[in-house]
Amino acid sequence: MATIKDIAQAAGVSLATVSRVINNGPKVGDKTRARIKEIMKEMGYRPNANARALVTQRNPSLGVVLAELADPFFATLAYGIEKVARQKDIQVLLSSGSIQVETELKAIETLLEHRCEAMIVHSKALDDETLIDFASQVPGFVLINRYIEQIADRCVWLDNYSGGATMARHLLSLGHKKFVMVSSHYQIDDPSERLRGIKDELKNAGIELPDSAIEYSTPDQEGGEIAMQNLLAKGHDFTAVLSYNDAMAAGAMSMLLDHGVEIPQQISVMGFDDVLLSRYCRPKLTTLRYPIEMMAVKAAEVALNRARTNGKNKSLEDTFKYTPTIVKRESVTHAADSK
Amino acid sequence: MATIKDIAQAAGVSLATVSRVINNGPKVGDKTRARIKEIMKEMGYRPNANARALVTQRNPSLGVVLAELADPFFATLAYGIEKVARQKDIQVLLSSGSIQVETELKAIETLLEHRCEAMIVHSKALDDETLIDFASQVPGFVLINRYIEQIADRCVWLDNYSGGATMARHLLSLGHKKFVMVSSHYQIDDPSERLRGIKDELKNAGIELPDSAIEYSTPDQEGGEIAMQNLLAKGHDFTAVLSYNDAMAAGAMSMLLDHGVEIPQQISVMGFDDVLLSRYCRPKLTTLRYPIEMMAVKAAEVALNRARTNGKNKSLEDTFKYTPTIVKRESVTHAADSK
DNA sequence: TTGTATGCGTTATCAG
DNA sequence: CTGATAACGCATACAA
Repeated sequence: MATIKDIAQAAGVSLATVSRVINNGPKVGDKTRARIKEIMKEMGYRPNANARALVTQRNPSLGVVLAELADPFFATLAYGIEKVARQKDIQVLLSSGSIQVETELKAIETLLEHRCEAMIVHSKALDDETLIDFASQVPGFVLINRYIEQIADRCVWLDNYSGGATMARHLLSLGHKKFVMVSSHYQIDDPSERLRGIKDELKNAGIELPDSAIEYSTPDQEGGEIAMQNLLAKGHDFTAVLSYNDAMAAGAMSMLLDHGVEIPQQISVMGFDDVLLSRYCRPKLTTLRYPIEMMAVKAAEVALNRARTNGKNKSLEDTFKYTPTIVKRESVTHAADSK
Repeated sequence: MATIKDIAQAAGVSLATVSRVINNGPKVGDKTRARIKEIMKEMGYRPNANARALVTQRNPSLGVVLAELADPFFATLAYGIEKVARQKDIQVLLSSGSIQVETELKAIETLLEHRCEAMIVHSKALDDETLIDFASQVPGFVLINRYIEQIADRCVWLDNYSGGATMARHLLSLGHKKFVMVSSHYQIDDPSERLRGIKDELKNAGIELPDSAIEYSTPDQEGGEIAMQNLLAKGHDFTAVLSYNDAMAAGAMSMLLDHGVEIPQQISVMGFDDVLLSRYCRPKLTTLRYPIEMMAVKAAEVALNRARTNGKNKSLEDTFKYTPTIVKRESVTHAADSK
């Protein structure tokens, strides 16, 4: 592949001159510039990004660490990030961490080796200390879906507690009094925060959500089915189902429908996330909107901006907390008379 | 960030020696090696991937160009690719082409600037010639979901024609005789190939699929709804709906259900792709399995292998054609008596 | 306006 | 077993 040297030779000028026209440098004669550009086309010249990164001491790339690309949730996240990167002419380096300590660590370290000037990482497995350490190493380091107080200005996150409370409040306002919940068995913050919000809100209304009314499983459709099956098997009496996310809600609905239950006439089901699926399934899911794409865009902007300003120039905002809001569709309605 | 030089200094050895222990070079004393490793830990040394790529003249990375990450189809594609890359310790550079000439071109060129040794591109906008030219420039260049005869050994693709024929054959075998189709209005090969397969197969059975029985729209749920609405408005008489993909099928089903049609008792609906959605929607979609993940894995393996062998070592297989197969679920059954 | 020289962090080719 | 030293492709301070 042609190098800057080849071009210089062919044009009968020095390396410096060619380099200047490549970077739109100011001090080059018009005719020289035109001629060199011509030659570059002819020879199919392409600047070597690695060499450039080496000499300029900065790699204008955005590293991204996600949990699981196959999950629509993360796909949307990646989509939002890639969109702003593309628009700013920044290449994205993508890795998957799959919520395992070694994998997440490995992914971040590889990104570090590439000297990405900005990074967005979704980490549930790594501890605060480790993350804080990474953050101190790269100015453009941003966490998504996680809040760590010491680096609050690099966290773009959702208030899961408030989300849980909102779910509970909505159902209470419709007269529901008997609840069950299908939740994720992963030991990460999100499920427990949502649950905490739910329990607190119910308690305010004088209602207890006993542990026996909560079934944990994998946070996907199948997990939702299994969890609901267990709940049904235990013979619980309830008029509303709180689900950790939309996928589990869809699974739970499937199971209920298979048992001849009418949704929402007999039982209401409420999801969380508002992914595509919530509009596809029948009945359409009433859920909480998790503004993933918006948050992804924000994370990318913050990361890139921090990278550019080397971490100085604290943005106007000091916190990037998002609050989920209710999306009313078809799966929730007034409480039926309790059985 | 500490460099190899700093390590050498701290250890009181030469650059060469440090470089050797980094690359597990053979000729280094055990104690020296241990000591250097120790120091590297202490100083938090990380090799600079850019410098390495520059001097070794190869960047062990996999560039990927997709159409639209937010689409579960492409998310799955990305997932499969990233999985094998991670397993082989290869960093993925991801871009989105959004089916536009300039964007796809830009994405590929940026990857070229990074000197990725392997590339997987999904391109519908670029013409054969352009793609063939790129392929000639990088040995690890592979196309996915596209077939170009001159570079057949770099194409991992689905036989859409056969898929269309299979759909038609299945429905015919269940006694259906009156069809409509909801298809994508994008001017790319896939829809037209599927349609060609369908028409040919129907023709064999003496059935014509008139243009008026085909509605084109965006290949998503909303497009499916619109297309079906138009078909309904035109007063077509049919017992089976052929859909370009699952999303449109789901939309079409929505619309039919809203009109009080029973699926599949009155009308059968058949999708294509077998994405997650086909299992979530109700009734569950009978569809054609598009082995995206398997194909993505294959593409990654071929690309990486070609890169490693510099395009020599033609693999045992000379073609990477995949054939979609039927997945029977709930949305298709025997033809009802025609109205 | 253009050219020369130096160095970015590594690997690799030589000698020792 | 270890150490100089020359690239790799490019940007840039300094000369001319």
